[in-house]
Amino acid sequence: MQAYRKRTAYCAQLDESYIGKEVALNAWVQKSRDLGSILFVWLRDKSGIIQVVFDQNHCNKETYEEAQKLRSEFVVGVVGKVRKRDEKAVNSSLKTGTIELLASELVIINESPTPPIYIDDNAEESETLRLKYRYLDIRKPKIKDALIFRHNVIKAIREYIDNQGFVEVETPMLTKSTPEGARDYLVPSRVHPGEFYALPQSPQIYKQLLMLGGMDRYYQLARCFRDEDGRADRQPEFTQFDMEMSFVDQEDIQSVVEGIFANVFSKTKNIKINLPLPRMTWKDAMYTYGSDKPDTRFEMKIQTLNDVLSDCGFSVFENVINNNGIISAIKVDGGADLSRKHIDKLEEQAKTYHVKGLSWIKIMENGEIKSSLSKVLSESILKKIIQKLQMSNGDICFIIADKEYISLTATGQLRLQIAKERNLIDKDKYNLFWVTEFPLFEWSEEENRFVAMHHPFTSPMLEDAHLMDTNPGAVRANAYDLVMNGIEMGSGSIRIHKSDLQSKMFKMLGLTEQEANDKFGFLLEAFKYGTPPHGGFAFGVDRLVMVLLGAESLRDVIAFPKIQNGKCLMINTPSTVSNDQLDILGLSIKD
RNA sequence: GGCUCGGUAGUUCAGCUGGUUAGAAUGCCAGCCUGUCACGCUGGAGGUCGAGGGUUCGAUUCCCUUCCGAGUCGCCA
Repeated sequence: MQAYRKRTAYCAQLDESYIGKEVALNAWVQKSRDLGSILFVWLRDKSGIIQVVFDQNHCNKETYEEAQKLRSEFVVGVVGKVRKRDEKAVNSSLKTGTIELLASELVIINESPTPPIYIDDNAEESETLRLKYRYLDIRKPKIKDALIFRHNVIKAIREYIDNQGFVEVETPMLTKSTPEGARDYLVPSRVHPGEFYALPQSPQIYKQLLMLGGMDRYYQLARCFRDEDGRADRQPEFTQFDMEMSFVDQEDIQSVVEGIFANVFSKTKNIKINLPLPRMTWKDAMYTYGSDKPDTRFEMKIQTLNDVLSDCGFSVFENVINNNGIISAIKVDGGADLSRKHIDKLEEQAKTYHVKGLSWIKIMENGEIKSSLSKVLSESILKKIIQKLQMSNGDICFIIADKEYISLTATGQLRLQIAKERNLIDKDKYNLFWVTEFPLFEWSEEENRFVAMHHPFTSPMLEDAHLMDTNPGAVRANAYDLVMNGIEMGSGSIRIHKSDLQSKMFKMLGLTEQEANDKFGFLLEAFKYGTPPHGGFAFGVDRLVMVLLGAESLRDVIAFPKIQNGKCLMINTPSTVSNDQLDILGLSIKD
């Protein structure tokens, strides 16, 4: 291969100030247009695109013939002079559209077969194909720009936190499997056959031990792993910004986190965030929005109808009320135009959230009332509902009656679905706020016991501590989530720092003393040696980048993402290993 | 694990109640073309209709099984 001249400029770095200057480009062929005796080639690199002209009058015959061989995605070295385009030949869709490069030298550094995907943001290949050829997908400006944006987000995070006296400490990737929480990825030990490490779900325990170690303020951009099924916003491995502080209360931690987010918004979006961020209690979030991560970019708030329907005569509703359930409702302005078929579809969706049915009341434009409940509720009751919800002509309301959080959650999901369908969400808004006062425990029907809503190291709120034995479900935790646009960005808590309280916590979660000692003995012992009060926070970097870019999926902001079932289509993993490898580990595969 | 949707040229898709040689656009290849920029014109190649089985004279189409992917519920301290 002929030697190519090393780059002296990036393609889209060229502008009119380069006119008359000779430059060398190293880039990919985006597209070539052969007009017979003149040849236009678009070259693309990380910076963007420039048009290169091969003209027989300005380069030798060999160079021209070489240029005729160019195809999409060939890698080339081109030398030429920048010149201004004719007025008539300006391409306003290109950043470099007023200039072009008149080529004098060309070296084809590497060829390429016709690529399976087009390097074009507007191409619509299946995601399967894009992920199989991710290295080509990354050549698309949109993906490449997302990775650069991500880098800038991380830079803004570090810039802020490094100025607050925090020290970044790396914690182990090979760690210990623990009960509770997500399934672990396990790593077999060669030296200890039959024993396993686990990849960390989070550096939780290590960061608490760093506080015991007196590090006072720690942070880490931590890779975390959870062996669960994927979603658009859930990858099996992800990056978390993780921090912990000693001798602090909730507000101290929240103010550091707020500072980080303000800096990220300012540096990457040029948006000023007003601090402190708003607070909403968990209970308000559930009762107003039917979610612990409410999307507050639109209203359509939930209202309860228990008062109006307490003696309504309809046994289904009365039973729900008598069993401490909730009848929740939302009003959709102008929604009376929803078809029966459409409402049936919404009901089907609501049922996936375990409610038994979806009722509705419409007021037609002429004032006529139509309702799925007209056979079971009197007109005066219907009117009471209409009055409570402040419905006008042309509106519809939906009503769901069920157990407290089932009813609220399903209504909250319905609220989101309708907002999406009716385009009620302002995509330019960033609503960032804290959800506080989470319950410490959550009752698990499946396991017939309380489980930790956050994690088992979360401290109860002082004023609720006395309820730990008598009414655990009512104990609120010293925990807080940061929510943006209906997505949980991160969560944190003040931790338990007393050995006896931590033991009690394990016991309440159903761990025997033996199990607690096996799994967390080191921690319980550690807590005896002068543990400082401490707390912290962690947020998903991938999710933050996704929301800031308005991306639909984490796959758009991670360089090499995995698919729903944890596979990587590009390198084709997970994959089998040889029997020799298994033997060394003392493992065998069951048929 | 459940539910819903999808799999047809390199790519994105069409293909009705089953019926000649499975189409379109784009891409690709060849030729022509000195200002293109979605270049144009002429011609051409390109398909195990995801896989297996069944029904049928005949299946891309109907049925069953299975594989692959997406969304979602479960799960995700």
